[in-house]
Amino acid sequence: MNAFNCSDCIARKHSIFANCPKDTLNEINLAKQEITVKTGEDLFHEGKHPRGLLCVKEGKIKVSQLGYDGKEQIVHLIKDGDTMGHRALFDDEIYSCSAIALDESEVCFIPKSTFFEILSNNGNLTIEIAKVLAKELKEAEHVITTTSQLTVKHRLINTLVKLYHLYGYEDDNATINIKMTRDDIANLVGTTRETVTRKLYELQDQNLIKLKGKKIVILERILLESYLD
Amino acid sequence: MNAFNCSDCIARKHSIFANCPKDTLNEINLAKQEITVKTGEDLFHEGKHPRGLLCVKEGKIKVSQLGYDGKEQIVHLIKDGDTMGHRALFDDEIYSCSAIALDESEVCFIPKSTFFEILSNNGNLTIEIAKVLAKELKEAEHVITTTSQLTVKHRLINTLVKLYHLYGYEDDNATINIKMTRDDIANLVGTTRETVTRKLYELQDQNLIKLKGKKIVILERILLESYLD
DNA sequence: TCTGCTGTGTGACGATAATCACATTTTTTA
DNA sequence: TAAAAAATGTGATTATCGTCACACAGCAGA
Repeated sequence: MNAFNCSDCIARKHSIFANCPKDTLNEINLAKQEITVKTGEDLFHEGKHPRGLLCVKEGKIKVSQLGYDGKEQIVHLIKDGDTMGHRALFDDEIYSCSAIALDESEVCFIPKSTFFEILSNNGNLTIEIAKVLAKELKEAEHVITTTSQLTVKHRLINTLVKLYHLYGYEDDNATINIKMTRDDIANLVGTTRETVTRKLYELQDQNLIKLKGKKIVILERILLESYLD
Repeated sequence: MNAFNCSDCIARKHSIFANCPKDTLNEINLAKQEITVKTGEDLFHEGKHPRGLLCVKEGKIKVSQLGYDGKEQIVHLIKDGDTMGHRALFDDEIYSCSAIALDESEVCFIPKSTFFEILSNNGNLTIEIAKVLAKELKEAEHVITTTSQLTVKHRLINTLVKLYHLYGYEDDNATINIKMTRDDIANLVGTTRETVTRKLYELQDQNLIKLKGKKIVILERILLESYLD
């Protein structure tokens, strides 16, 4: 028996299961398996076969793939209520990405068989998933345009603002509430560790951010102004 | 009454409507509207409201969005049997991209209302669309990684090989069967017109391609070898 | 055939960002 | 707490590409 019931799950309320009928929810609840991972541990790995859907109760997770020379590219960031693995379940035999926790995270695993059985009785859920995929695709296309057309500095600014809105901030209302290494940021922005270091200091010099140890404080200007160059 | 019947459509056989039940197909057939566009004309435009789904009977179409300084970024290429607008229908009120014909194209328009009515009676179709979205998302993520990590020259090679496989070739089995300007290629690869010109000549010098007027001939080496630098 | 428009080629130049190499700091582990 | 490992900072150098400026080709329409 599971310790935690889906119907009590706060994250569910802004997930694809938000408007799930009660009996479907019960079915999921019986089949699901709770998983807890620490920072740095992975939830699935590029090249492996997906065995089910993952629904994030609480956590911060990066989804990345290996490019050339083994360089990591982060293609997606996950927060509470998000699902993972839906792409691979529809598209492919194997994962094209790996999911690695950026922070201690709690995730529920729903077996493939249960997932597809639920879908077949629940057209609305398929539509919800299509909506999520559509949104993710739109986002990805925007990243393509951004990566092609903007300088590293602008992409870095965009990324910091995105992180700020995605993972929130601490009590001061300004410090980005996530610990990522310079390498992580580089692999998200699409640049190198050294360049991230340098550009962050540049942004600090321009009073757009403040570096406090490992933390990055977002200053108001960066959210408002056209800080172009 | 329509001139052309969906049940006779060759493109349909490798579209999301491939396994559509007969009555659904009839319903689509009655509601659909055939559209023909010449090269350079658009099928929908960024910022407008989608009014339905487009299914391509025959043609070559670029889907692009405007980035910064109005620079175009091509995010998707369309061929026979592909659908367009499904992303916008699920995700959004408005198109985030424009679709412009690269060649004379024939397209069928299925009104939004018909589309969603069909979906509600046809769970399988929703799954087909989810599969398409999943595939497109995977592709987009790959482009992100590629754009971040490879040089223009390598991206250009990838792009040429992709075009070769996507739009086929002429009788010689090698000439890419599409007319794109250097600007189009640049906006697909994510670089400038001038750089495309220069890099194409570089590839020709390395016997990877052959430039014949406006046409590009793919030489075997480019498909086989590791042409890295 | 002239005119203009669009597309292409080319050179010169500069800027952005990658690479390499190593010092230093911070964190983890034994 | 000491030692090892991971993460970060910094300088010097180079390469790739973008930008600008202009010449020229090809094609459509008047």
